[in-house]
Order: sequence, then C-alpha cells, then structure tokens
Amino acid sequence: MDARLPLYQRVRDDILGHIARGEWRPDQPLPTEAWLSENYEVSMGTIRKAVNTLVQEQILYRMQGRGTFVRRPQFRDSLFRFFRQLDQDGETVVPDSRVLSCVLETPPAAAGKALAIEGQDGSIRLDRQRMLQEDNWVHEQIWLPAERFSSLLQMDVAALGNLLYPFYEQYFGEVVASARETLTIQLPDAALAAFLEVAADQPVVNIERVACSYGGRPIEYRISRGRADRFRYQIDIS
Amino acid sequence: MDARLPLYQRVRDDILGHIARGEWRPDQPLPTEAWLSENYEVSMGTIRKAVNTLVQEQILYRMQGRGTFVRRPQFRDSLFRFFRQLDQDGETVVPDSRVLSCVLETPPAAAGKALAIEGQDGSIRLDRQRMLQEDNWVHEQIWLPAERFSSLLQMDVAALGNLLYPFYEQYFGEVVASARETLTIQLPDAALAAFLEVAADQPVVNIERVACSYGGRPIEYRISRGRADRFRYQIDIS
DNA sequence: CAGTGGTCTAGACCACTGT
DNA sequence: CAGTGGTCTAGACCACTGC
Repeated sequence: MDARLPLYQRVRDDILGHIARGEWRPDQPLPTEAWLSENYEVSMGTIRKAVNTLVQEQILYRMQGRGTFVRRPQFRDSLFRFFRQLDQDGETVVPDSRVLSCVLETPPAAAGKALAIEGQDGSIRLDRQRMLQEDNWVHEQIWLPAERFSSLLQMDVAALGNLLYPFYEQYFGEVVASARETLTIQLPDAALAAFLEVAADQPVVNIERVACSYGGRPIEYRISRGRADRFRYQIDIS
Repeated sequence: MDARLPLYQRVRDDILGHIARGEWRPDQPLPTEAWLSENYEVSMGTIRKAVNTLVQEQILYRMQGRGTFVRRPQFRDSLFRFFRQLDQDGETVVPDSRVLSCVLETPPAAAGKALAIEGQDGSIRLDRQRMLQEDNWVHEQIWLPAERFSSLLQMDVAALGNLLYPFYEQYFGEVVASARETLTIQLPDAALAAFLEVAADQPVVNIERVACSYGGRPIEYRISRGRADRFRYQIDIS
C-alpha cells in the first residue's frame, strides 16, 4: 500500500485484493458504501470513486437498491470482439470448429517472436478446422507458449468446443483482452487448396493474430486462412 | 434536451454539441470548470462528472494546471493502416493522391443510405487516384452530402493535397472522428482492371468506409479498391 | 503569483429494491 | 417501511502551470 497514491486508488487496490483472494466472490454483494466508508475511514464520495473505477474495469457491477456485486467474468462479450467475419446479411459468423491435432514443436520465427518464446522453450501447436454448413471454411494454426499450456498435451483436444478463449480462461487462467490482426491476400499452397477445396489460383485470405492478456502479455499466435470469395470483415475505428 | 436525464448527462450532451458544431475545436481548451459551473448553473462536482465521461470517451483530455482540451481525433494514424506498403526497412510508404473528378450526382443506394441523404438532396462524388512510385495503387470513389459540401463544386479539386480529412475540417468544419470499414475481395470490372493495370482474373480488395463526426453523423461514404497482392491491413482490437 | 485541474469531505435528497 | 445505490451540492486543500 503506497501512501503516496490517492486515497481512492488505495481503496480500489484493497477492494481488488479482497476479490483476488476470493474473500468477495462473483455474484455476491460487496459491503455497502456506508460500511466501506466507515471501515476505510474515508468519505462515501471517495468510496464511490474507487468503486466506480472497478465498475469501469468491469470487475464490479451495481444494481440500484440492491447493492454492488463482483462480476462473474463473461466470455460472450469479449469473444465477439474477435469475430469480425460477416455473412451476406452482415451477421456475425461463428462457425463450427474442431481441433485436428495438438503437438509440441519449436515455433516458427514469427510465432516465437510474437509469443516472446526464448531459448529452448517450445510451443504447443494446434491445427484447427472451422466449418460452415459442412464446408471447410477456414484452416487455423495456433501456437501457445508451452510453458503455460503444457497440460494441453495430455488433454483430449478433439473434445474442445467451438470457442478456445473461454477454454484458455477456464483451464489456464489466461484471459484474452486484446489482439492485433494483420490481413493479407495470398495464393494457397497445395495442401491448403485441397483442404479448402479451391483451385490453386483462387486467392485466400490470411489473418495473422497475436492475442494478449490484460497486461499486454502475448498468449496466442494464430494464422487463419480461408477462401477470399466468401470473406467479409468489418471493423469500427475510433 | 430531455429534462428527465440527470444533470451531468445533459451537461455532457451540451458540451459534445459545442464540439460537434465546431465551436470548441481540437487542441483548444474548454472554458474552465468554474466557468462551466457558473454558466450551466450546476455545481463543479456535476461539471467534473460530465467532463469525466467525455474524457473516458477520449473526446477530451485534461492537463493539470493548464486546462481541459478537445482531443484531436487520432484518425490520421488509422489512415496509414490501410494500403500501406513496407519498404525493405519495414517503414511505411505513404501514397500520393490526386482527385480526378468532382461532380454532383444522385448517390447510389448504399451511399445514400450511409449518408442519410433523403429525397432530392444529392451528393458530391469525387474520384480519386492513389499512387505509389508511379503505379496506380488504389482507386477511390467518395460521396459527400451535397447539402454540406456544395462549395466543393466551385473549387479546384486537382489542387487538393494528399489528405482529405484535414481539408474537410479546414474548409467545412467537419471533423472525422470515427469510421466503420467493411473489407471484401472481388474481381475487378474492366475499367478498374485497366486502371490498376491488372488482369481481369486478379482479385482486388474492396474497402467500404462510412466516416462519421463526433456525434456519429455520417460525413463521407467511400469505396477504395486496390490490387489484393499488395494489400496489407493491420488493426488492433481491444 | 493567480489560475488550473486533482483530491476529498460531509452532508442532502431521490429512485429503486425487498420485506 | 428501512436500506441500497444515484445524483447533486458547497465547500476545502493540494499539485501543477505559466507568467
């Protein structure tokens, strides 16, 4: 507790500590603002400012007349930030997905650099198939730091559901909070053309993604490839 | 002004109105909190709450001891995310641009809808050429509401510089603050293939952009088309 | 130095929830 | 009804800026 920090920040950090230690739990109410005000010996305005910052960070939520609660981490909102492919009607497409393989390997240079993998630390590579109405839609290669995800090798990856990010969070405590994507257009190699069932001179879209945690630490490096003629990508810039 | 809304929201909306109308401009200070408090006849706490929301929305920024300022939209940065070619050193290359024509026309359906052009109000259409080292790089069609941009028809559009958004701001007081882009891949029609000097079976990237002001009011509808093999698009998601 | 935003207090009244 | 968060006020003092 750094006494140089403003009061409301110290209160905010202390509240967050109670949550992190599991003393105040998801969907349960915090003590009332009046109680916090008395026990921290600060005014209610300062308590409100501290709680407000945590509400903004989506760690707490308020319900007027009932109380202030610890938020249960919601996968849904964060997930749909990362799906930018639309169908013809502008609706977000969430295809069915299946993990095809899971192996330990030395990452290629781009993946190793993106994940800041040093020396002899390896990576876990998943190959993944995304389908849309029985068609192979996208082929994905995913690299994860072996250091943090090693137990994946003992799991039945074929049983994984459509969404990997909730899975990362549930089993490894890794929350994807931001990502950088780079799009390019290329011609497929023979294997990819066969997988997508397109001619070798039909262009494919190449999406490279580096996904990071709240602190900006890299979690996942992913390359997704799909046929260009069905591709539609929308983004809001501000 | 809805009197049922909380005071701080009405103040926030009114401040935003001044910015949207260009009365309070980027990088210039707002009136002081004391002045706002007196003129809106609310307490400084309420003013601070209103200003805080706009700071969080990244529309204002504060500098202690100096004042509160209108943030200059970081939109120019995002411009260079598009159609950028990296040279050997990985540096961004900025294309030269030239406006080819400027006419009054009835907008096509998509442009009219995006710009909310009603009835007999027309649009001004610019055709624009973006070049990179003597090559035609991108062809752009741009629609603007005739109602707000009519004097463009009397201007020497060939003399316009590389960047249109600063020009909109300087001559029409229209500040582009956000945009939505949709990317697709298509085959070029004959005219576009000739312009880009590519074969008719070479895919092109199609970027549709709706650019809006602070208040979310549409300012510009733009379609940019360029050859896919040189395309590289990077975006940060959070 | 005067003027700005940054923090903090100690109240007030209102709107909503559950009993 | 009592208890919760939501809004709002009118001050106080501090930290920083520019002159």
